[in-house]
Amino acid sequence: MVKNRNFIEKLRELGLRPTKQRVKMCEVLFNREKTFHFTINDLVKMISEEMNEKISLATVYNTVHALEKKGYLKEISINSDKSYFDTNTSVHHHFYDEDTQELIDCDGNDIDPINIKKNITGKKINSVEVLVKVASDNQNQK
Amino acid sequence: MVKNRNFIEKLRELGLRPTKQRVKMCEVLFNREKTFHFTINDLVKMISEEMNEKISLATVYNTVHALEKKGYLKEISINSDKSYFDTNTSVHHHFYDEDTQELIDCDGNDIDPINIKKNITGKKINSVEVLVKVASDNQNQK
DNA sequence: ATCTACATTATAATAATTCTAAACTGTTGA
DNA sequence: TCAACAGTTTAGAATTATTATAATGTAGAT
Repeated sequence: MVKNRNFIEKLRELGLRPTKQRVKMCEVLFNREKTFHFTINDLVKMISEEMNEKISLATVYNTVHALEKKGYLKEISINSDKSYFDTNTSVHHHFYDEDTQELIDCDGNDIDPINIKKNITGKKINSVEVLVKVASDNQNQK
Repeated sequence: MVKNRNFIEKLRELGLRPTKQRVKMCEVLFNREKTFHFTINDLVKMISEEMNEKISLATVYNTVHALEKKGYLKEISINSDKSYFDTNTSVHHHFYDEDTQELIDCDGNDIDPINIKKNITGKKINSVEVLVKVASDNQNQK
């Protein structure tokens, strides 16, 4: 209950009207110990279950993109066939398990800072992301 | 002409029957000074123009995937909305210009080797790729 | 030249995402 | 408190990228 109130405030601050769908989405996304990765479909399922009623796909897309634009979610590109999002918006890298299609966060100690020596005139660096693809040891590479 | 012959041999070595569509695709992809990046749609257009006749989308998809599986093309994930391929199959990283949606190769000197300190038991690393997103200096981040 | 297996093609099917237009609901202010 | 407006939600249609299908075509062996 108190948590709902927090999300209502948060959404207001972001200029997003706190509808029940958005508040529920925030609970599902941010009301947890650890950050996590999800696809839009994952999220629709989770919210529908928590609310005991359907939520429109379009609403989930809209709100996810709104939260992404505000910096509360980050999109992660792995394959072109699915979009993954991450509630951990800090700069960090990922392992991707090609066997299980699971994303795993790297923390700061897993990979040394990346040193970019090239710079493109007139452009500034927005992000630097490392993706490490792993697979079972006794299996051919993709 | 001589070049065609080369591609015919190459395709045979790969176990791919050298049809005229595949030979033309190889010319378009590999018969050039520098490696380059393309989407499936780019490629369909390029081949259709070079051949002065249509080529089926399905054929392009099939052959691109065949060449990818054989290691002559590499897929690059940037956004989920498009698949980019690269004729440069060596290990290298990319800049992505968010303004122009252009991909730019990094060569070995642009980024120091990435040191991965984490390892996941029973899994081996298949690839380590860095994507540096850049955008115009006087513009908000995506 | 003929045959056969593999390729190509147009088209249909699927999947992810975005659009649309009508119905609904926070919020503001009288 | 409540009417009114602007922003939201929704179902379903539209769009886009990709894959599947099944009929036709063709490379390569005999």
